[in-house]
Amino acid sequence: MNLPIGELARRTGVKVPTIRFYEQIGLLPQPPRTEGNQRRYGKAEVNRLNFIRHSRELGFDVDDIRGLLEMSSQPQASCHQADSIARNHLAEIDRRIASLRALRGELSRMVEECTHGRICDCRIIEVLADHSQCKAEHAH
Amino acid sequence: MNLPIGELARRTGVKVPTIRFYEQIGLLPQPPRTEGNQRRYGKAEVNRLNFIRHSRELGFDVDDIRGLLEMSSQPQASCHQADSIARNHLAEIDRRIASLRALRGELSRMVEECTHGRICDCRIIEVLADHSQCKAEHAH
DNA sequence: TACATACCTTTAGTCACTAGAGGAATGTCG
DNA sequence: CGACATTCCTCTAGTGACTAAAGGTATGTA
Repeated sequence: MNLPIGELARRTGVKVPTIRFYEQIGLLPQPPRTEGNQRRYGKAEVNRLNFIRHSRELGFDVDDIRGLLEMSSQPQASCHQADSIARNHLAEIDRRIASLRALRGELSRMVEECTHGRICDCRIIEVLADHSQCKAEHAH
Repeated sequence: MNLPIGELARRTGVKVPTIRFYEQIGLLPQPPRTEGNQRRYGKAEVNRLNFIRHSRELGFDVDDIRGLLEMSSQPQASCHQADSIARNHLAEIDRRIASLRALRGELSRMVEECTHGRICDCRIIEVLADHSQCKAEHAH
């Protein structure tokens, strides 16, 4: 359990330069180094990095993650902060899912029409342009 | 129908600087200008920009959109290019939906546990760290 | 001990915007 | 007609979250 950065990368699915980047912006602590100045990591870093990766996949941004990580170091102190971060993301995720599902339907219909359509006059552009009004309000 | 850029922005939900940016990278054509050098747009630009915005929301990148826009100018020539672009995105969208749905479940469970949990020992961090292994393979 | 491989730092590039400075045009009200 | 708020103009630089490349050093195996 004295992993070089490449091993940490392999075990977490996070690329080597990204790990160094995370250290640079303070998401990962500076690990101990070998004589020759190479980083060595332990089990804690594997967990922490897995947490970071998964959070990024969930759509949390770096500041959110920083917050969550801080909280985890003060176990029960500020649970409802974590809750509110998660809650916000839940709403956002619901919005994204709804949007993607609607658009998936559109897209698959377009593909259908396009492949089996006569004269290949698929309306992909028109469809995308038409349906765009009905969501004009929610920026993101 | 001789809209200044702000009106175009209002009608499409795309911000003014973003419109200028789209012109700069060639997604929007250079519109005619007034005596005093201000851009004036017509109905065609409203459509085109709506199409662009909606495509971006779908997750198409600028190159894809450029491709789609080119195709739309040569009506039936290369429909199966549009088809393949759309098809690729269909797969990607399915992946994203699946991922979001899984994570939504996790997140909402966490929120539940956290709000109603005793002693407020919510496991948000642990949950995020634990579940991260089972998706280590699919990057992005 | 030679050598491939993995590591190091630093700088610059990517994508799709977004913000700000400093100034000119437009349109409305008196 | 003139003052004035608002919108517009260009240009440069900054953002977030990486990713790539250059040029050089450690590590570990044959």
